[in-house]
Amino acid sequence: METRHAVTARTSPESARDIPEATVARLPIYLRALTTLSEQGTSTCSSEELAAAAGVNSAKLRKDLSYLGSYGTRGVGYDTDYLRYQIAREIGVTQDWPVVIVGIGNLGQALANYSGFRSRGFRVVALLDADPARHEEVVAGIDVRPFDHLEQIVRDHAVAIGVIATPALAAQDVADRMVACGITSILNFAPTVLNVPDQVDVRKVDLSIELQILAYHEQRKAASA
Amino acid sequence: METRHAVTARTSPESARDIPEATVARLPIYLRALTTLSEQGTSTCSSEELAAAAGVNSAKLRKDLSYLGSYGTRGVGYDTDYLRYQIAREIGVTQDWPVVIVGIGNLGQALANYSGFRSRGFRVVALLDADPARHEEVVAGIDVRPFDHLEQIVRDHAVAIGVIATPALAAQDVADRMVACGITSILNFAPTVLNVPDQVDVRKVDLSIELQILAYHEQRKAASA
DNA sequence: CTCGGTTTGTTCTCGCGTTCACAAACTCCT
DNA sequence: AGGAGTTTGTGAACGCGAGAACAAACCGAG
Repeated sequence: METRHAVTARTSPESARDIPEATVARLPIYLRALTTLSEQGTSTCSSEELAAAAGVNSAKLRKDLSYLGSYGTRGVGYDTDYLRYQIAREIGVTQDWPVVIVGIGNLGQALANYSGFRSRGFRVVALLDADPARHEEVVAGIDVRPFDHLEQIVRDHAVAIGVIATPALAAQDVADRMVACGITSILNFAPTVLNVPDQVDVRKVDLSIELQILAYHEQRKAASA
Repeated sequence: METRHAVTARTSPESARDIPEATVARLPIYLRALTTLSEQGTSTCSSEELAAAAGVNSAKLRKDLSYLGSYGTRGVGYDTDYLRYQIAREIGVTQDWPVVIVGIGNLGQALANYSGFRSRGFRVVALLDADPARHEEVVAGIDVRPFDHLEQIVRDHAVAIGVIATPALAAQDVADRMVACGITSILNFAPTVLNVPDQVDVRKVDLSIELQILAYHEQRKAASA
């Protein structure tokens, strides 16, 4: 949880209970667990059940949900679909978020094809790449377009979220251009530290860092054996 | 250095201090920043410089490094290459870790092709997929093999780390088989909660969860504007 | 050798997040 | 209606991590 959202004092009009960052990070997990339960025909679930499905402690789950309001019934539990809707609304995925993906290498293609986006409130409105050789291609039913089109696309579709799947060297440039176009949230897959203004949120997904963390623990296991 | 303890000289010769999880998660970032600095010809760097390159607070950086030992020189800073080696050794990436990737869809292919693995101490020794139609393919110079070969491959290459890039429905089965074969660290890209024994480490990378977290903050921004 | 300037390593404090434990609230059965 | 059995929501305790601040240690000049 290295995101530093807490610093930017985002004054909210009213009733803006500010939900702890750690809780926000878990809400999508609960959302997914609820969807699974619902598909299995479970119309009501207890905090124990839901916590088990989400892989967390039930006390933590209840405290997390308490930040949203009182959507449960004591002695009974939670209505699966009702709670699911409330969480989705709180996260903001009841509406559709247009997303731009920049960098159509292997990872960018994987992202473009990932069906989990569309089904969860995100719509890929454009794929951009700097390499002219790729502008002929169609990936996941979407034309790959020149990076220069970014500004127009952001304006036309009111894009607020950008995904960077370029090599590390290009990432900072892409981020700068995104910020200049008015994008305020960036999901960065490039293995580099991005420098952006405070009001822009950046989340980083780094494959090799995750593996290195596993390697550390693996080494400890081997050493103690 | 500090309290003259007569008792605690019992710990194992090197790296027995347990490093906080939050610090472990940042060590790979420092490692990458040091590599970048080194490539730029910087032979010595202060905690300020390194912290800036890694995108963290300098006090936090110094505290993190202090868990590893005293590898800096007061009044001077850190020797870039020396510190880099020490961190790499602590993480365990001075040795090579064999890795198996299961599920050769778009994401699996992207992972197989990701050069950042090999350059950081990881070697993909096998690509596995349950679909027989894929067993003809060669991805990133590696034959795609049947999932049944898992046990033999794990034994032959002493694999400890497995990567799951399958659909959500298959993930738990794959994890079970991995655990049964002796794999003790799993990197899971499937959008599902894995159930594994305590001694097995699991790290989860979930693309749509990251986007949902961004969406939440984006919604807050829009509401307060 | 000494002194001023610099940077590390560490101590201390504070705030956040996790977990426990329990009162409040609901259902169902008699 | 009342009591037994559940389950939620939350107050309180606790541990961990972040950041500020500072003493210790090092370099170089004179």
